[in-house]
Amino acid sequence: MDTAAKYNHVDEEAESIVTRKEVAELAGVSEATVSRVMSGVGPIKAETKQRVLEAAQSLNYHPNAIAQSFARRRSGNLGVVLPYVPKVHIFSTYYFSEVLSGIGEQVKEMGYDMLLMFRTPGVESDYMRIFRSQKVDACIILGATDTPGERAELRTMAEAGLPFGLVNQHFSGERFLEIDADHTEGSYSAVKHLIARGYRRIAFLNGSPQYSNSGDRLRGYVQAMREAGLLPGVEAHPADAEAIPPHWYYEGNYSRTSGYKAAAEMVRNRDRIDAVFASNDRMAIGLMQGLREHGIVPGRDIAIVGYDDSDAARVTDPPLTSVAVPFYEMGRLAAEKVLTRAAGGSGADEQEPPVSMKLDTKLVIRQSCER
Amino acid sequence: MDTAAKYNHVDEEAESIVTRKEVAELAGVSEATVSRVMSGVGPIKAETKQRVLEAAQSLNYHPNAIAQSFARRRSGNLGVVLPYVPKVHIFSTYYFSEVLSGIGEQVKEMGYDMLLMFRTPGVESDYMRIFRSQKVDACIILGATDTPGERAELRTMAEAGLPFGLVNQHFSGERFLEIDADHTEGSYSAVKHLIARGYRRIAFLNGSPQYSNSGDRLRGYVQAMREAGLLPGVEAHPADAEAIPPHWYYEGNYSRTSGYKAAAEMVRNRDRIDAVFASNDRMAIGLMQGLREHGIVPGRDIAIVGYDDSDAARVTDPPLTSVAVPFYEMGRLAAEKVLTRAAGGSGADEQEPPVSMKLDTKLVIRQSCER
DNA sequence: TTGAAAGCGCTAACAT
DNA sequence: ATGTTAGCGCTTTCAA
Repeated sequence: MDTAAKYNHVDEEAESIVTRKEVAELAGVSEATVSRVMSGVGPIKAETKQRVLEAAQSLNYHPNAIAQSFARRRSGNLGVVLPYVPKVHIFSTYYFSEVLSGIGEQVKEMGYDMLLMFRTPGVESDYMRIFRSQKVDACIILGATDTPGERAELRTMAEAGLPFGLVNQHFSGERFLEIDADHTEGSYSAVKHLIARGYRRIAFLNGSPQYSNSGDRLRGYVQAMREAGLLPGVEAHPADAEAIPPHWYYEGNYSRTSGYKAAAEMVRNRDRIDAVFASNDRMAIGLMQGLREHGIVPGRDIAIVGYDDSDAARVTDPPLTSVAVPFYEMGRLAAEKVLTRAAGGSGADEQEPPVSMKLDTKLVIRQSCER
Repeated sequence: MDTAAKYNHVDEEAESIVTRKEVAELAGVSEATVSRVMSGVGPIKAETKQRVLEAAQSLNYHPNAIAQSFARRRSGNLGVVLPYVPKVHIFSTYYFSEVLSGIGEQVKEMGYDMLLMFRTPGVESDYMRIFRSQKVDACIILGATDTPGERAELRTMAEAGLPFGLVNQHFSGERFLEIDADHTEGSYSAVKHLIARGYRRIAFLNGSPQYSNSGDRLRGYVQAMREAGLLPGVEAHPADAEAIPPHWYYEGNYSRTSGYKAAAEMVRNRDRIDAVFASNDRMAIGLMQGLREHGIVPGRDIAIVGYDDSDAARVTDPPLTSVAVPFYEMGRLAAEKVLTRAAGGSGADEQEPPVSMKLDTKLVIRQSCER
């Protein structure tokens, strides 16, 4: 207490300007020594260390992290880039919130903080600036879309050897670090399940095509349907929407509303549909609501399978059969990989090419297609 | 292109070390001028500005944000402190995700980034370090609990005049900046609604008592019940759980599982309960599941009201009557207030005391208590 | 084991 | 309108 007394003036005017210098004076050592003690670097005599620690404590000294970052040229932050859409509650979507939780877990584990950055979709050259700004040591990009502009930006970053990773999005032909799930297999198993349950006239409600996983799901659907001989023109189209009769193909944007709207279209083809595979639970839920309003009871009159296995799938009526995706683990893994990469060789030299991963999905059977 | 040619060596070895100096040389001005142009400060001749901008562009120069933060003593980050619980998917809880979305909106609006920091509940002196580290200009604390330790820490911060705010948590007797909702009123209206629907034997499933809003809800419940003459011992206990007969009072921790478990206890008092008010939707949903497994059909055999009006409330069977809380707006407001405060007078001087707010909730009626 | 000193890249007086 | 220069608080050689 009285040791700190001579620094009264400091106490008065903010408490926050306790600098290393004062600690050094109080402990009777040089600033460099304080530095060493605080960051546990280099050899220090135990007694000295003790003295410095006490001085620091009594002055309530905390190193300035910004200055540290500056000197070390390392921020201690993992950047997470999110698409910014005004008024859309992005954290409230199952996919983002799970991935973020996983990232959060890993980040904490590795002693980083997490810097969330919102990019305005469509505005170019945003990614590079994130790294240039040095506010982050590495970053994870969520909600990336495959447009020429984004692809070019990402390629530039990859060429510069910057440690970034993508979650749940694949850019074919590029060697980006990607943590994805096997959505083709996931969709395939969902549709197979419907077929095994005796459904034949299976419609597909897909999400926005600019996400690679929409294409993946399309492939899974087409493959399962073809194998069962339920789709005409076996080899005509490799796997695009053209391969599917229009009364079986619907497209939303992964929102509940878009599922709700799709219901209105589907009722027009009511007699040609006995089951629907929806590309995510939100759309499936909107669809169920819409169908019900048209007097079609999900689970009884029509089978539904969703995708994501979000919390909501458990509480719908009937509970929704859905495909579980390990989003949490994907986020965790992405953070781990990208931070490890950042900690390793900086610069573009001697980096092994990033090794992407594709995790397994799992069909979770509930009551929505068990008539 | 050829203007940049002489900096070939830079291009090769990382692209990221383009510094202001090089821009200055290329543009034939001083470094200070580059600085002025880049940060739009001070008077600049249009032609000079143009030249600098071109040079910067051709070299692909981006200011180092860390160095800027360091020199300006201002990070441009809003810190958001979250409780860290291993394996709990914190972003996936409605409350956190909505508040974060609101913060994200405002942060983007005001040109800040959002730094997420996980604190380990129970570890002291974490809050102060956040400010001391200078990584953030202000911060918002989520999931704070009213323990002596936390209270003391927060008080220290408040005394130091640090710009922080709390969301959805009230510390009585303190003058913290708090953005809260009127949970007493919310609960009161929920229980009133049950009473108006003819229910008399109304149980209360509350959440963890360390959150002020649990106490708020308790008060609302007791008030409504007393006004209707449904609770014995009118003035005995001001408003604690003791005031409620044990067969009407249950306590969970806001998780679905805890609601599920409460169901098992409730069935033992089956004949003394015809309605339940649950302190959040998750518990309400777990409760509904649990009751159903005991052959008690929610909405038909027993009325249920939830709280939060999360997305899940819309899709349960039956759809859950619930109390809507403007979490998004609360987050947005908290961010606005705290950042405004940070931008204003720094230091503890001449600050008006923070002005807290309590927003209104709104009962959303669905089918879970409309027998 | 410790101290002295040179940066890190930028901002912000102060000078011109 | 622009240049000069002294920091910002810390890390990190290099010496001692």
